Amino acid sequence: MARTTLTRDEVLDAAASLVKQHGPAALTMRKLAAELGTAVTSIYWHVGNRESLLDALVERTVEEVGAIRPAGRTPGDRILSVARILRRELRERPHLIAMVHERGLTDRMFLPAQQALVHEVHAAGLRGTRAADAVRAIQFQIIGFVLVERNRERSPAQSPAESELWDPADAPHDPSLARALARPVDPERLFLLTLRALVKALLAPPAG
Amino acid sequence: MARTTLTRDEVLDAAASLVKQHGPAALTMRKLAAELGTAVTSIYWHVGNRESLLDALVERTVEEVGAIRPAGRTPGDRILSVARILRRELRERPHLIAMVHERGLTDRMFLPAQQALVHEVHAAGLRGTRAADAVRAIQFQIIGFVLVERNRERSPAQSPAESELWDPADAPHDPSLARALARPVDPERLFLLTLRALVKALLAPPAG
DNA sequence: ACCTGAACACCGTTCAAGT
DNA sequence: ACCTGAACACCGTTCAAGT
Repeated sequence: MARTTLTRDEVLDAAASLVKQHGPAALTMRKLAAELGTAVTSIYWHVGNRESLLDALVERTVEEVGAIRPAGRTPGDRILSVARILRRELRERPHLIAMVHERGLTDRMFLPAQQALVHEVHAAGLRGTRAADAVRAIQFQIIGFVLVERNRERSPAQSPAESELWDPADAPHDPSLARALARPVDPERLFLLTLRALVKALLAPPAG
Repeated sequence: MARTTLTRDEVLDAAASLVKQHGPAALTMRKLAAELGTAVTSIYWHVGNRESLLDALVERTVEEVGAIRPAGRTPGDRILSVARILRRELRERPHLIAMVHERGLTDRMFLPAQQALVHEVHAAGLRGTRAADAVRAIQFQIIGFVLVERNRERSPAQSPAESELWDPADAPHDPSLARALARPVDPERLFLLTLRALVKALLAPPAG
């Protein structure tokens, strides 16, 4: 299995694999060269330098996350389906998403989703500024939630854990609340619950 | 102004200053030593190594962000005031907050705020699981929003900018929506708008 | 108890030299 | 057009040696 010529795509694939497994910090030019069986300096010929290598990985990710197909009968349902799809896509590429985020390309990555949201919010009857606000509120909510969630997963044992922080004795006459807060968060449930509440309030007719 | 003895606090102060100005990547042991006018290795005697130095900075931040005094007449208003205070605290220390976040200590940093939210949600009449869900939904919302917002600020010129992405011709029969999406986000406004919508829906009596 | 310089193993990157 | 090793300037960290 002797190597013939190194290609840019081979470099990108190997780099993506390293990043997906161990994060961007684990991607050193020397390790990558070892992985590819070439001299470190060969990589430079194909990708310029480490920074543009990472940029290329980010570019790939932006394109991959792009495609969105909403499902559901009502605009509300379709908005929720967009949210679920995005959450899944983001969760599959935590390190790469963080890198997209660091480079400020999150908006561009979310453009197709934003267009889908515009469509649904419009279908729900919202117009003009109110529609724009709703789209952005939902967009911020989805991205923000996934960022928080990802952090919680990545973090080692929280010290002290929420369960230790919430002693039933602390709660104001509400032991069931204390117990609920001592239980670990169910992110899927909280995600949908929050989004349903938000969508409901945003799509509701304006209150006096 | 000859230095007498180096103290741990001096090291931490100088390190915090470097991090606040230029981010954690700019904090190298050699630069820090130069800043303090000592040998690199002296720092190791006081703080162990770079990682525990960063840990100490994070610990400081967790304590500083702790204190919370809600204001307002209704539970809803007080929840909003907690949100605003937190947002301000977080925005003042972007780099340090990111480091707290990376170390998975966000929950602990937010414990006082969480307790305040529990109090207000309880005052609003919510009990048990529903109260716990509301607290967590609001907490995730605040943290998530600030994370997204911080990213947008930090990011260089978005390419392409949202304003270029939204050509009025694209919008489905709603030029005012397209115009609204082409305008830059007003984060303060969007933050309050989203939070009001969420709080309203969460505190409302359960719908059938 | 506190500080020091020398030394080590790692980085990313450049460059002249090869084919 | 593609690959290479040597060399440079940076890292964090250890350690024996100083006071």
